[in-house]
Amino acid sequence: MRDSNRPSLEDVAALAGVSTASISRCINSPQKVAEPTRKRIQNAIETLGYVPHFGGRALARNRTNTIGAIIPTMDNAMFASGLQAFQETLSAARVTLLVGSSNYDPDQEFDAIRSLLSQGADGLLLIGAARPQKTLAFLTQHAVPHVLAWCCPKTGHSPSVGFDNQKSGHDITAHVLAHGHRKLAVICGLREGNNRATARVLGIKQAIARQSGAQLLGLEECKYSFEEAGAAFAQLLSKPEKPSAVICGSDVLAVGAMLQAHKMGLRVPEDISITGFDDISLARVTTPSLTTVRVPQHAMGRKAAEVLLALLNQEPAQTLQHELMTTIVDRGTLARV
Amino acid sequence: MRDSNRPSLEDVAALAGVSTASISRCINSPQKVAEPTRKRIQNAIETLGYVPHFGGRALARNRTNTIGAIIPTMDNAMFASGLQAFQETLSAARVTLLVGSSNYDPDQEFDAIRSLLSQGADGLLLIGAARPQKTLAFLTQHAVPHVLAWCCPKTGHSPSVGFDNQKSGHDITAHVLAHGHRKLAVICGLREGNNRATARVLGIKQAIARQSGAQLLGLEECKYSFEEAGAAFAQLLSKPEKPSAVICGSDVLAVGAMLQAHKMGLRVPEDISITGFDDISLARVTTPSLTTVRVPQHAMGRKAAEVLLALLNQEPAQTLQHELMTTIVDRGTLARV
DNA sequence: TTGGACTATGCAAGCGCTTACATTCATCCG
DNA sequence: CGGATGAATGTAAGCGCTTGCATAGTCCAA
Repeated sequence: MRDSNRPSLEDVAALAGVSTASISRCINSPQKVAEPTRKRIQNAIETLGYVPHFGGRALARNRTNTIGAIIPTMDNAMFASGLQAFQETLSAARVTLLVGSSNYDPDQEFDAIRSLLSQGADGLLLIGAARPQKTLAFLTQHAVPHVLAWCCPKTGHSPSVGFDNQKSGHDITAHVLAHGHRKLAVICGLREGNNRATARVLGIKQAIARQSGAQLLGLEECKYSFEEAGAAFAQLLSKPEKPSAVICGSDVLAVGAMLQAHKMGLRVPEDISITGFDDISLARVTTPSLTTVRVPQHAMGRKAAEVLLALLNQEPAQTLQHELMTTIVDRGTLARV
Repeated sequence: MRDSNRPSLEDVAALAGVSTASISRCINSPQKVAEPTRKRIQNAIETLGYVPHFGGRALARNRTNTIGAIIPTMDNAMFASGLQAFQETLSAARVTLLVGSSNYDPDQEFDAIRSLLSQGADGLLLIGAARPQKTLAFLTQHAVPHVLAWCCPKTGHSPSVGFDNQKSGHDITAHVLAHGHRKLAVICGLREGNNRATARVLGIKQAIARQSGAQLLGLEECKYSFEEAGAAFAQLLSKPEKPSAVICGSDVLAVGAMLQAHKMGLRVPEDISITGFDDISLARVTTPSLTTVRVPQHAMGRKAAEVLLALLNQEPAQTLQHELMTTIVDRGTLARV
């Protein structure tokens, strides 16, 4: 069964004329090994092309130096770029990233969690705070170190790194209202099991409620695709009373709406204003470019990695919830009325 | 050192009143265990909440069921969505994905390769065919099962899944020429260590050479960002002789060029034509939308996973190079002259 | 009745690494 | 000069799982 090609610690030890223990020490805490021996060992390692065996190491240490991330999908630039930052930060700490995806489905997420853990993940990055009891119980039972990202739950004791989706939803809506709009409509992602989408809508409604004279003419839920968002937009505009602004729960939705508006011969923002959420690169390239909410994706990914690493190193955490700020990026799709 | 919480095979064995061997068999090849025993074992596993220890398993089997992918960056939707398909396919086969990134840097790629292998990856997905001797030697020395994606090398004996970058570069250029353009310019990514970019340019030049009267007025290399592409575009148009069409090595570059053209008061495509490459979602949302080369990203990711899985299962491979076809998507940025 | 052919299970030897503890040896101080 | 000290290295016991081989039991055909 022994893979004859692969050099083991023992081989290195033989070549260097020391015990396996010294090799191990030389690799894991070089300062414990005298200079000349270290040299010799390093040579031996080089010439044999030795790479420590993962299984052996994991078994002996009971730790894999591996972290799992479960995101809805990498097809959304939003998550992809946060994940990129997350990965880079982990990589700098010599920790490897395992990736799973949930497709926005709690069951798939649960499977992915189990799968990544059985693959030895020391900790997990999860998106959002809402999940079924089953999942929560599992996390608790197995005492899985994890951090939640893209959200900022006020309750619960999971560490989190994110922003307040509700507040941001409120802010962009207030901004729209401040531009004089009173008849609003909303397109958001499917809210079931997605507390980010839910919270954003909550914030939007809140802001509308606070502004006298403002009304929410319609709300459409759909998947994050141009096509579905376009259909949702058409639906909203099919009613007798038309909104003057459509607030979208993500840039993808907003762009889908813009595309559809264009098809319908509506000018943005002259005939109708549209706002997005996330500020992914799409937002910069439409004409006019999209007024949206900037989410600090990279910072979030990086911070999430830092928090998780600290957690794994048992460093005492001062803060549980790391809230990052979003900002409104004013571009061309919001008009004054 | 023993984690007192975590049940081990031995615990399960004790509870079920059988040997550890039976438990192991029951998990890995149930048909080898008699029905009643199996029942008993399954019960024991349930009640203890037993999960096999990854390290132990990896050590004993010398296999981790884990595959690594090293991509330039997930910030480019191009790779992110291919990776998504790759991951889904692996996941269906109960294999987990490890992710590393290279930032288009061969040294970082080398590090990532070592890192992922030391994390026990059974195989690797790599992007493109060009890499330093050092890296190639390493792959050979360690007999790393791997597949190359996004390319279709005619030489070498690594399995690959991709398309012919040179041919596609040729095709889009021929298409531009067929629209009557004769004065062309090119913006491409940094070509060093990036044979996709290199091949595309090669194809472009080839097509130009074949068309009498056609000339390449300028070529700019830059990073994949809107800003750099914009600068490159400005540079190309600062010369006395202006191109009538700019062929870009990626959609990101093309969009950067369009943004810059807009700033400079040039109308696309009336004043200047621009083409992209990849057909990421950006391409659909610009005004006018981008004429580009569609690359079958999802299909590529899926196929790459299939090939890699087959490789790991020692299934005899009929084909080494899997070539997928690209198509030209005619949209609004290419005018007839 | 007996021996061969199976099947179901147990035994125990690893897999490659880490690490507590033991050993060796040089150094230094009373 | 002897013993205490501490640095450098070695010894060997696991870590949890898989699997070749041995063993025990069952069934059937000769």
